[in-house]
Amino acid sequence: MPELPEVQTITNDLQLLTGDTITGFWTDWQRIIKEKSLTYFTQQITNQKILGVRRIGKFICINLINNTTIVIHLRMTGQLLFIKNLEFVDEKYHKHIHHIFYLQKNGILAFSDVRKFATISLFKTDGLSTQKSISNLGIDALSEKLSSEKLYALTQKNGNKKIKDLLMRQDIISGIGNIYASEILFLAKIAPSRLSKNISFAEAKTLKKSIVQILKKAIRLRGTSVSDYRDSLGNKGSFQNELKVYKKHGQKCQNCDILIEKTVIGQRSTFHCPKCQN
DNA sequence: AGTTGTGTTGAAGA
DNA sequence: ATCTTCAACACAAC
Repeated sequence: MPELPEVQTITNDLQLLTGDTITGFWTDWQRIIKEKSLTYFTQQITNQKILGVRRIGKFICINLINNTTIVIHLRMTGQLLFIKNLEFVDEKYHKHIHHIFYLQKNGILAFSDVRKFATISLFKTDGLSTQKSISNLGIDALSEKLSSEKLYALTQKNGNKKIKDLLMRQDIISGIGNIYASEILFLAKIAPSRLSKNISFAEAKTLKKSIVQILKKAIRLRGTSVSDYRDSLGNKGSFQNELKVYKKHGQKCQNCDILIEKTVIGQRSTFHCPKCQN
């Protein structure tokens, strides 16, 4: 599932869009376009040069020359795939391509989305930071400004939330989702059900280190392909080989041989070692 | 064949 | 306000 490392990997891949021009847009499911009509969206982006691509939280932002920015959220199953020539793609392998960006230099950027949860918005670039979906985001999980002190302050401010819930709340810290939340807490040796207010400063310091260590390693390994996630060339990441607890319930903890447990926190599956994590 | 689990987010309900 | 539950959607696995 695209969380910060996956979205960062895709954003890096999409850097070759810089300087290219969008020549058209096709969709068979126009509900993906939020706020604006398909006609307006297509009109606004067609024949516009791409100035750059960047990540904000789990959003991919494609900045166009006419002061508009395409803001994409892949949700769970969205994929952005460079395809040289659609004619040569076997349809049965791409039956979930519902949207296509046509490009002057780079061929086709196909948007596949099995569950159709992904979203595309179009905002004025100079007003981007005031858009609710962007302005509501908390500090980026990899921001230099997310110090141990800041993280500790966040745990105290949101004291009644379980620490795993806090990590996944995009309006508190942006970028972390269900997979990395479990992995980060395992590395930090903190139980996911702990209330945030009971996290000590020393633990916040460890937690901050674990966030950076896990997310940076996952970026280095180009993400976690546990189901649908692929990069923009259709390749899997390899962090799934590094997972210590996610979906490892019933298996022995790599540190202590106790079995990994699966619980539910905030309606989401959660994995932890009951001995190593306190 | 019907049910469940899957993860992200916003909206609805309490 | 704050918390919980659900809906969006498709599909694999049971």
